Amino acid sequence: MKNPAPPSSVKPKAAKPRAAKPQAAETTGAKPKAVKVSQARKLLEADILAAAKRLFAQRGFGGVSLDHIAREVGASKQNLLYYFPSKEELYRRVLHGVLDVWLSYMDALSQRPDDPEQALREYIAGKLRFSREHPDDSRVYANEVVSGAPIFSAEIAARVIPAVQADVAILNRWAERGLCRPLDGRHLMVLLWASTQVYADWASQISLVLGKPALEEADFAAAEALIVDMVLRTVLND
Amino acid sequence: MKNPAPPSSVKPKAAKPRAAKPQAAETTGAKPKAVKVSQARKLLEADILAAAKRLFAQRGFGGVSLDHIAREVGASKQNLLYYFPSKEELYRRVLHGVLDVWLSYMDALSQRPDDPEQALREYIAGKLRFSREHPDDSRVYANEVVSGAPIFSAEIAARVIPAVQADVAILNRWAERGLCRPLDGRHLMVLLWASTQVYADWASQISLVLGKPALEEADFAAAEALIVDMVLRTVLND
DNA sequence: GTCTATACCCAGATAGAC
DNA sequence: GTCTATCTGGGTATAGAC
Repeated sequence: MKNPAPPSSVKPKAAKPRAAKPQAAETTGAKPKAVKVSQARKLLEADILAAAKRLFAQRGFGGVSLDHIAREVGASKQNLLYYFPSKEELYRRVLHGVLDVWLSYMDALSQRPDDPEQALREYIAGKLRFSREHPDDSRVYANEVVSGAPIFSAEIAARVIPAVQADVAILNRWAERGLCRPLDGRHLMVLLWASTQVYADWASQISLVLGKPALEEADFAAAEALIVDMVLRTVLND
Repeated sequence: MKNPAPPSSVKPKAAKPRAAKPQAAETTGAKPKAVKVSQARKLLEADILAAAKRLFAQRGFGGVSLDHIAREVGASKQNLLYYFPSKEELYRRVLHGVLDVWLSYMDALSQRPDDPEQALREYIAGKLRFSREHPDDSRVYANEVVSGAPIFSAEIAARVIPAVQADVAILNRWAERGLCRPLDGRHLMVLLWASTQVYADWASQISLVLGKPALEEADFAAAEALIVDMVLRTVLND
């Protein structure tokens, strides 16, 4: 009952003809055919990755079938397996992209190594922007981590942990220089993640609490005000 | 590759004979047979629910098979379907139990309606205890919420939301009475959940950050100190 | 009440026609 | 590069023996 599983009688096959291929795009270049093909391939690949991300975010790795993803982009699962050698490989590709986005929102501290207040303000604002603009990325990542990162622990250890440790080092240096109170930077980082990503990962429950169908910009603004207030009160010197 | 999936050659079938049935327990009572049977049934049911909780926590609804659960308790999946009419019904039962536990750790605010500081201290301590003592419950709940609560939204709306709203009302009353600063209680509740449950749901990543194989009591103590400090600084009057 | 056998379907993946 | 057909295994669920 969880999977609505299409009736399998009528097939809404050609419903979504996906992005119209740039067939008559250019016929004057040196290698027009190869270029066109490779462009089309990249378009479909991107479509597949986007659909897969959305579905993995919602149901996790085990809850999604290749057929499900394929139908979303108007292709067959066999076609999908032509572009990606296996389901797990597709999942890895999705996760890799998610991590790229995730990390790109996490560099605020290192950007302002001499201004704790501004750095923390921007870090929190950035992470909340990530939750608002890329909720599916956040959820894919959350799903993987809650499961104990069975597939991606190596890449997390290689890419995320160093980034976090760099941020922790910055916090510790601030404390040493007297720019902020001494505190355990590792737990502060955990708190920053948790309090910002929850607005993506738990959006369904937060909207229930707020009594509205979906989170709005004002809700993110209120969250930002509260989190910034708390963190600055705690981190900065009196 | 995600599911280690047993070799399916050798069958470790009778490996776990599960809890020894109290067969020679008592033969003098009025209805000894019925009592024995019903006890055995409850034991196995509890075993199944416990194993299901552990696996659902790790892999989500779609990532677990009945066979997987059955093998964990040394039974056949057919036998399992004798106790529970379907996989979804089993999942519902697990979620129902999880919610019981979850809510039982959330009543600190209403217990001390006149003492914000102590109430918040106990609320945070209680939620962190929940994360430490029942990480699988927390993860099952997290999995369901991240997925948008496709199966359990009704029960969440009926049981969780009222509890949260009661807590928000308490916060608002404190503000009205001048016992604490005025702030948006709904976002404060979100922050309290997020910052405490992350120590269960994201345990795998936090241990990587802390550089140890698993979280220890001292880590929870450090988290509690930080969260309490932040919340009290923000909520209480100067 | 529990196990064996099995129905039935859908999963991921491959082969080969076009 | 996409399609049809198909393989194999595992999934949930049921029927019937014991």
